[in-house]
Amino acid sequence: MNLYYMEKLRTHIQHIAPINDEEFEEIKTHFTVKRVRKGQYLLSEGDEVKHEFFVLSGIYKVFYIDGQEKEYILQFAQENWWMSDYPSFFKQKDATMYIECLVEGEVLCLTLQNREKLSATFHKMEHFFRVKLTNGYVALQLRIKLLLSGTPQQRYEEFARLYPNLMQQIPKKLIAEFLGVSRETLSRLYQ
Amino acid sequence: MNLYYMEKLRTHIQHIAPINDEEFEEIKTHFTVKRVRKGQYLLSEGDEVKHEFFVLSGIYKVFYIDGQEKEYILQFAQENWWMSDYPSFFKQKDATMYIECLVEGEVLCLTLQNREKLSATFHKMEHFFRVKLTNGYVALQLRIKLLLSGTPQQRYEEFARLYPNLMQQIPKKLIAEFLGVSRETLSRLYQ
DNA sequence: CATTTTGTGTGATTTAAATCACACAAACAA
DNA sequence: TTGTTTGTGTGATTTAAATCACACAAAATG
Repeated sequence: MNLYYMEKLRTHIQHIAPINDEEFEEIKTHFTVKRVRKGQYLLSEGDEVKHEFFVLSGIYKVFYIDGQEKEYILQFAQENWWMSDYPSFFKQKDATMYIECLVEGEVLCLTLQNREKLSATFHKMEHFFRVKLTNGYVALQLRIKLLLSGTPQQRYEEFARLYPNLMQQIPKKLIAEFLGVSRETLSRLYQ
Repeated sequence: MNLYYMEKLRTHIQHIAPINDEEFEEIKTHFTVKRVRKGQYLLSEGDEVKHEFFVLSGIYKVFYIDGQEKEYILQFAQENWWMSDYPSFFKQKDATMYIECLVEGEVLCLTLQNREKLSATFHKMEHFFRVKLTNGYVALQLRIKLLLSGTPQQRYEEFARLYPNLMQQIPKKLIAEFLGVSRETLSRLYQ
């Protein structure tokens, strides 16, 4: 296994919980690496949600399709982000979402069982996951605020502020699917 | 301090992490009780967000006011729920939200410092908070899905399914503010 | 008790955004 | 390189929901 991949994970964890060499040797055995090509699906509706993914590189979208075949993007993910169909992953139900690769890269895969084992074995890892969840929870609440009371304009500006690099790398159409606004309305905002 | 209040907290924690008498004796010292009257504010915009609250009884709304003086409800809370202005609580910034009591009751108050101390001292408490955050994260993602792609009708039905008791206890106007739908539109849904 | 405040239904009107329908450009594939 | 798919702008039209404007009922208040 390429050591470089694991060093990236280690650095990421260290930002929250300091771990020593011995601990990391044990921790890293819980992950597997996967190379992903553009257009490839890491998850499709109906699949068993085996993993949560830690993004080493590339760009991905987590989305679902409603009754009228319309797509809605729940999450983008890029370097050092975590992604999965979380409602299904945590409750171990079949996927209701898709994960598609937009820009090729690599991810680390973690099963729920290994996640729980890491949390139970290492207080530090339980701490790490709690802090990540805390940040995630706050981010989702801010997104809900924007969906409840933000105009398309405000949503777009906030997106541009939070993810300036995604703005340049992904089609506007997908940003519209993330913001809950039609492609056309979004296009008319920045004239 | 009334023991009954603390037993309620203990039962709540036990559902996730088994703790013994000795541990709980230590844990409970981190909380304080507060009685809250109808109409009373536990938090107002601009306040320092000193606490997260564990609801022993009563009903509360967590809301904010946008530029046009319109109210939006981010969260309702009742028995055994936790509530705060989380973005501000976790980042220790001034409140952007209000918490108002709709039905009088009691809450337990926990400071961020005590929350972190509990998590650091007891692996079990760190586990407890992680599990609570996991559930909260999933709930918020499902709400985002509903805001992105749900019609007012679907949002209302989902609310009724999730919180049948709140349906009866709080005015429809407030449910509308939670769902991001006007009072009038909501009223026309269930004819 | 009377009276103010708060909640709720319902019609009429307005409005923002979705949808439909193009044209054209850029990226990708054969 | 040529055709095909994918992305993007922009006008015209439709539509769902917000807003405005009431009436009346229920609850809280003095």
